[in-house]
Amino acid sequence: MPELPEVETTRRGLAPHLEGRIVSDVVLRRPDLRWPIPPEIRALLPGQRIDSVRRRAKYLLLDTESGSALLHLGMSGSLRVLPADTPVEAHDHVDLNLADRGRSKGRVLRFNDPRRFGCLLWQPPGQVHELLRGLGPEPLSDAFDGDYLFARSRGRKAPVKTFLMDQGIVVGVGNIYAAEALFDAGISPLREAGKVSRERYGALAEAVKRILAYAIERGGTTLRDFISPDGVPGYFELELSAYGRGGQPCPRCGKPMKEGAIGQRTTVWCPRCQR
DNA sequence: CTGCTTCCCTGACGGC
DNA sequence: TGCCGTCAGGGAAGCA
Repeated sequence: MPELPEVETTRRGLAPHLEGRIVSDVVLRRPDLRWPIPPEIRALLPGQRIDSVRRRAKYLLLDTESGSALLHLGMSGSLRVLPADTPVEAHDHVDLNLADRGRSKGRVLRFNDPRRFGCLLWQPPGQVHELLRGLGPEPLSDAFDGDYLFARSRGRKAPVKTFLMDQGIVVGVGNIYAAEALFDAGISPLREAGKVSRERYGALAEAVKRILAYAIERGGTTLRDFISPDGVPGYFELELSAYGRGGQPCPRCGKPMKEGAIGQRTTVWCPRCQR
């Protein structure tokens, strides 16, 4: 379940292997992932040079002159650069074969996604894909801060955790990091978004930035399904204070952490430290 | 517009 | 050991 840090780690891992390389061939073993894979992927991508590998929210974009391949890893997706003769395994849905270049011969960018919540779509040059419209700011950008959260939250009755996970408010804060940031900022995930003060939103924005930046620095969280782009399993254990610790003692006060569902998502918080 | 629910999919895990 | 039910989770879509 890649969250933003895992996607950014993937981007950084892939970029040196992909940028400047020509896509020689596209192999689709399924016609669809979450959505049908559009015909442009087969029709326009072969022969194109990948100019840059970008990230927007949890989407990756492979930019070429004829357009951009838009990838989302969903819950269980991974991208790896492998020798072209690597045997295909279960759930290897898409290959982008890369043309030889110097000593770097016969490689393939392989997209594996057991649960198929991911997608591979196409964005024409100069356009912004429908899915990327209406997204909130990047959490690590200057546009995202406490004042911004405060302004956007006025009148919102939804729990602050739901608000924080709304991609139209800020992108890339999934269930794990939302729980961690709220713990860090001492805010109850149940609190009405519109009733959190400006000052506390300042603390929350800082917590989000700190936690995401740290996770990126560490190469993404542990995440069961995450595999780093060079094929090494990315099992970094990030010390999580809240997520997955229901019933266990609060790392700050020792009182048992509470666990419950907020908006159909499991949440853990400390009833004493988070108000 | 906000907010709530449902659904997609498969592997992991617990219970019998 | 094997079968089966349940859960997880990003986020779009549909509905109130």
